[in-house]
Amino acid sequence: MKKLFLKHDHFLPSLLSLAPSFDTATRTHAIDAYHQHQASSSFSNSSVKKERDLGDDQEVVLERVSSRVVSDEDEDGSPRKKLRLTKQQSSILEHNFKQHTTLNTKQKQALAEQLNLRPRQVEVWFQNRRARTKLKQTEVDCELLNKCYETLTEENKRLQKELQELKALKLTAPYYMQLPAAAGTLTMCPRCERVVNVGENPSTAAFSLEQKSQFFSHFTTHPSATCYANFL
DNA sequence: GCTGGAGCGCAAGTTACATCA
DNA sequence: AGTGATGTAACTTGCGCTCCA
Repeated sequence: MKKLFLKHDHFLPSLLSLAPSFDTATRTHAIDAYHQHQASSSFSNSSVKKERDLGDDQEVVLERVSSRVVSDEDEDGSPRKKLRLTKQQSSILEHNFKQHTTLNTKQKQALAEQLNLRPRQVEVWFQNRRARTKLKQTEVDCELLNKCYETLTEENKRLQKELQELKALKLTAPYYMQLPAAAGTLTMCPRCERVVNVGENPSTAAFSLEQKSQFFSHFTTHPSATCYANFL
């Protein structure tokens, strides 16, 4: 049992330049495995399994560090530079992605032919595109949550301050003389359970004597800043 | 009907290269 | 020219699903 470990990014050139210590059959097995890869549209786990099952008496293990190379090679055997999709290819892919974010085999094949790419490349592009979309959405969500957090923190601060004021107010009657400034605050009376957006209408900032009187009678029984708003 | 292996597609994470400031 | 940051093509790994013997 022979084990052949190949730790190269570009494993066909490695195979072709295998040390003479490996016999022809071994090299042939390894090269066959390479061609199996090339024929495969997907570099999935299954293809790895195939690599590891090449013969009865000889086991050629292609230990890939990276297999990106499989067809990323020029005819002269030198590593091909990383593919950059053209603007036209990208826009067509984008257009298709807008229509459906996943592709079935036929769609993938057709798109690959249209773009003069391998189906695997189209597949990878869609996978990466979905990942980018998800990442962007996560960033947007994160930003939104941060804003919510900031708003709630501010609201909390304001309410805490309001609470302090009310506590102080409670000690210094009469209430109607020191109405809390709670503009723009959503508050609820714990007794009558009415929610009011305090200060929604700036025109109500000024109290009439009658309003103050009403407020006073209510507030003495319901000592809450919320109830102050009920009289606006 | 249940089971295990093969095959496939996907998400998540990583690597490596191209490009740009 | 050299370099770090960024974008992205291509990859690996793990999981779930379906099909079939």
